[in-house]
Amino acid sequence: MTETQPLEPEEWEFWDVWMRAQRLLTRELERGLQRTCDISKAEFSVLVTLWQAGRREMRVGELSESLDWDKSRVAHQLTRMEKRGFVERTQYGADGRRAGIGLTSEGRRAAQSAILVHGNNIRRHFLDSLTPGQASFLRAWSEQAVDRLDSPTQLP
Amino acid sequence: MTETQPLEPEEWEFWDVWMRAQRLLTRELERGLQRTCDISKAEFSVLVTLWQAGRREMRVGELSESLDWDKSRVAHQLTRMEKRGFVERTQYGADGRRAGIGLTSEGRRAAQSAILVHGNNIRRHFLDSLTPGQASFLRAWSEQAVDRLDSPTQLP
DNA sequence: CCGTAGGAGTTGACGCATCAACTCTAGGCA
DNA sequence: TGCCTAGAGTTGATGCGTCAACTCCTACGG
Repeated sequence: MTETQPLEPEEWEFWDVWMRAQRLLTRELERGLQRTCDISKAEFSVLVTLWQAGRREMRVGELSESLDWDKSRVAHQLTRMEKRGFVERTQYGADGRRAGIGLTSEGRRAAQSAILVHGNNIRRHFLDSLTPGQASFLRAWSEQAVDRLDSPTQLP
Repeated sequence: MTETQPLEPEEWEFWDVWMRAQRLLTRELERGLQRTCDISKAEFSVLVTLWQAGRREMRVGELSESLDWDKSRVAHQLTRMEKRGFVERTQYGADGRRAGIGLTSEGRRAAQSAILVHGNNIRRHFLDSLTPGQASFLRAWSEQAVDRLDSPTQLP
């Protein structure tokens, strides 16, 4: 189907520096979040998603969809965050037994401050380092990549 | 020091799609490697690094430096890979007690085939999706990002 | 010769991520 | 009514990744 010759050294090098850049960037941001807010990247994602839902409770399936995480990953993460007091699982519906997920007040505080801090870090380490041209370029590439990679999993 | 206003929704969206693209790409590549070679990304990194060293043994510190991994991460990974039969720890020097790391023949086979397979996947999912202009653009950004993020950790 | 500082490597604990197996409930249908 | 299947959610096992604490050797200084 496709050519099956090994990658050129230059291609490897490209791939390597690309991966390295991503790792350094995410590592830097995650450390910042951890140090200043004592929040992990995974916790941050959950907090933000619930925060955006306002006071409405979400269900595991919704969270899973919106984060594009495995359901079991969500469940594990919620267990840890419930222990930390950031979220609570309540009952869903009148007499049903499904769990609804909501932020505690502690969770709301954490979300609010983390969004500020993390936003600033993103600006400092990423957005501010880009010219407007670079930014729109990267954004276009990202959208193209997501389109290309995300749809094949939609098969029935 | 820096402006402390929250990110614009558009900036969040940019950040989000950018992260999503990376996650989808690395997830796709890691799954391909796992399915076709039964090798994880971490194992792959170690195999390649040792492969590039030829038959010369490396020490943990060298591996750690070259992969830009924490020493303890290297040690844990080597323990797992030793169990799988990919690498072996031998004695280093005449009467010294430091461990030297080498590939087993099994490890060499795995490395060789994984480099081919993974290289092709990188080509399919990443390199082939870029115009030459995009490629040199991304590469330039990566190098710039690595320069910016890597040096601050070099402080004495 | 002793002891002490520092570097190399390992280990343990814990959170993140994924896969497979399990439970529970609801809804459909004989 | 009673079974039975499908979907939602949970749990366990295992590997990855990080931090801190530990061991063991080596080198240096008295």
